[in-house]
Amino acid sequence: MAARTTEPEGTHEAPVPQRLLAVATRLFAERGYDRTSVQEIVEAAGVTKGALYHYFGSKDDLLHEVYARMLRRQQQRLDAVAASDAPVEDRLRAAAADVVVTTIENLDDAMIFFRSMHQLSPEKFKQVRAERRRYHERFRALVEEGQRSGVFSTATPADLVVDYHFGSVHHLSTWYRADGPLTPQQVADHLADLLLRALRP
Amino acid sequence: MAARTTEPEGTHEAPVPQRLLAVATRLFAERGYDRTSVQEIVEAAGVTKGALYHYFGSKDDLLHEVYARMLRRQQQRLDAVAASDAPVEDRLRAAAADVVVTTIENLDDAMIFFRSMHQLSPEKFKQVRAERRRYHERFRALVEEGQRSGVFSTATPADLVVDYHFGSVHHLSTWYRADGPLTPQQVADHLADLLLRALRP
Amino acid sequence: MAARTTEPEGTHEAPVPQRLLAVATRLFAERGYDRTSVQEIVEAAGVTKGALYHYFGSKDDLLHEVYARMLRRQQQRLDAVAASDAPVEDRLRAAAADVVVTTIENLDDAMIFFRSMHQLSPEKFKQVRAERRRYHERFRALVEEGQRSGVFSTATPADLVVDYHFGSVHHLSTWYRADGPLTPQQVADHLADLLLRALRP
Amino acid sequence: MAARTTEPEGTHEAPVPQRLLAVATRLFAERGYDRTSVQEIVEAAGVTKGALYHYFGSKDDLLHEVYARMLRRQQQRLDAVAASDAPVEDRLRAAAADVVVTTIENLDDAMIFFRSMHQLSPEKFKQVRAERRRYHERFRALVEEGQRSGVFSTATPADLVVDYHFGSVHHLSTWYRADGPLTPQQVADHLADLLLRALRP
DNA sequence: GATGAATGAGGCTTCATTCAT
DNA sequence: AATGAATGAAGCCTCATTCAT
Repeated sequence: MAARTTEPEGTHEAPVPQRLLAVATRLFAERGYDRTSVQEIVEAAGVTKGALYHYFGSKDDLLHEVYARMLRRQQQRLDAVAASDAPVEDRLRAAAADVVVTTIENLDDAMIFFRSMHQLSPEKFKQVRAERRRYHERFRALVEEGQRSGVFSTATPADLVVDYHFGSVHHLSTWYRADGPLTPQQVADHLADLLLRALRP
Repeated sequence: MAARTTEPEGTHEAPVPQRLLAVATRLFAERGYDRTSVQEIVEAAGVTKGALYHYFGSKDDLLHEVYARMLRRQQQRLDAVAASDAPVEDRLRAAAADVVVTTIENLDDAMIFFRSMHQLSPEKFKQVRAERRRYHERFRALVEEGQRSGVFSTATPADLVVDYHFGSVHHLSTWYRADGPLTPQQVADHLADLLLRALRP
Repeated sequence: MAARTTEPEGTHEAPVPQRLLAVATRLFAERGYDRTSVQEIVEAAGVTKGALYHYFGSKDDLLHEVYARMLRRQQQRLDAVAASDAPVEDRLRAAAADVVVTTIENLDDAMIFFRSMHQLSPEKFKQVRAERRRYHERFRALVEEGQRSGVFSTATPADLVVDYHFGSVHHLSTWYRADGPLTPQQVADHLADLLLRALRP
Repeated sequence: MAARTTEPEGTHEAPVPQRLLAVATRLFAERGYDRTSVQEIVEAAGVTKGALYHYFGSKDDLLHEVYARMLRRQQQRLDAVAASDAPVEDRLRAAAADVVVTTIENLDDAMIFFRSMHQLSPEKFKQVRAERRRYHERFRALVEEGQRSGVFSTATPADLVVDYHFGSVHHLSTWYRADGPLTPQQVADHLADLLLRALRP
């Protein structure tokens, strides 16, 4: 009752589960999954451990949620871009740039993604791998389509092309700084451009 | 008694410090730094805790050694390649391919590198960052040299080009499998080729 | 929606308190009192925690109810048997056999009885001890009656005779299996026979 | 250094593992396995948790040790008694009385035995069951030998006879008090006598 | 050079119970 | 009559490091 005097954090007074997830995401990105204690999470979220375990089965569950949220988001956006009826080079460029912008906008998620995947339980790890695979294949299909129709070079296997681009996307969390000289969109344009130029026949 | 009948691991009967480092590298790559206990390391190396702490000041020291070894190796190789008097596009191609081959040959080190950097003590972290920066700059110098001389496009800032390529290098530990269809050299040639093609004016 | 399609458990759609008690009895016997959580009980009974605490003051209350029910049942049966006007050896044999059959028919209760008594609150523990004592005394009175009238040997103190028999009754939950070679009645006859034979002058 | 001023407990200054086991046995018997916390054990033993886990893999291990110790002891004694060349009725009487005396002398172990077996891990539970079975069979062999040679009645299956007797042994921990009217040996003689009388042809 | 027992802090998780609705 | 979110205490266990030998 009365008014709480200090708002601990997270979207002011957001529902508890969301608050926990937001806080956990930030802390996992800042110091790594293993270095983040459940105690720290609940303190930062202003709830008790009991509350956390009321909503999440384990610390691992929390991590899995971060992955699930990110994968859902990326898959949706890729599906939308790939389904347009623009020429394949435009669709690939759009997809390549979009994933860069989205990744920069959720850099914490990205950092967690590439650092902490092996900290998931084996079972959840497999699940995430499978979803990631679907995403990769959708993207690869675009490259292959362009290769078949002759607008992209066939010098490099499509799989390798996809891994080439996604390496640079993953790497963003290592070097991109919001206060750097380039906006997310500029970075995205440059990286998409590099990809498309590499694919010129 | 007498001669040990079973060699625990590591280069057969290598000196204790090397054996510890080899074992630690493998375990850190397999399960992550935080998930690897000192007890597991000494057991796998066939020594006791006292021995480990005799040679290394802390668990963190062990991790730092992995980084130092890798950075030394890569810097040496890049310096050698870059110092040749071949045309700049040949030097860049050689450097880009060489780092790929070296990374694949030491995939455990690479995996540790991108996953566990934030688990170093702040002090050692800074040291590694600084060395990494030197490496990056040496590589960037090659790109800039080519851009100035007109053999590479200037459409993309050299920094971004370097990060683009190194993203794909880091990513190798995520997808490369020794039993896959491509040899390390083939992967290296493809990735260097993609970089050079992207840089065509 | 509409009518529930699956009945969670317990006598089909029995009143909530009975359902809870039945479920708790089974779970306490299966995994022990301390290893059974209130959450598991309410889930198995298809109700919520609030409902449980509406009918029972605490988890301990639930355990106490199991004891009370069992003690009531056994006391009633013993009173009935002992009050008959058959010869004392017939009455003792009937009582000895009856408690065996009843125990086998409620093996869960018996298992809980001997394993979990010390998990009752001190207060309820005393209550149960007192009722148990009354039962023991009633049974002992039969032995003493036979000893006084000369049909039973006086070689062994009556108290010890009672404990001898009840040891074997308690032990039933450890070894008796419904799918074994002997029916409850056969086991009961054998054990009563052993008691009576031991008491032959 | 200096002299420790307070000796926490257990045989004064006994080796740590023994001290832990002695303390754990007492506490498990007093309040049950689940109600005894590791914290309480180490405090009573005057060591830290780390020390406990240096010697025992888990709390469950501690419990298992209690069982192993008791089973070893009982099996040894039964083997010794059964191997004598006295007449079978003397050997059975000796065995029956001996297990009673031994049980009373280690009443804590006995209490734990019958109350906490189901709290062992499934794996260790099986192990204990198997050893217990061997003991039971050795004892049963004595009964069968007497039945074959005609000194014991064959009215009751030997298995049931053994369970009858061991029920009363288990039950000892429920009612026997050191300050009661009967010495351990007297109780033992009475119980062995009851068994032998029940077996008279 | 090397041992390994012991520490002490901290980690994740469980749970009976309460209370506003 | 019943809900279910939230509490707060306690539980078991792990681990990097130290130190007397």
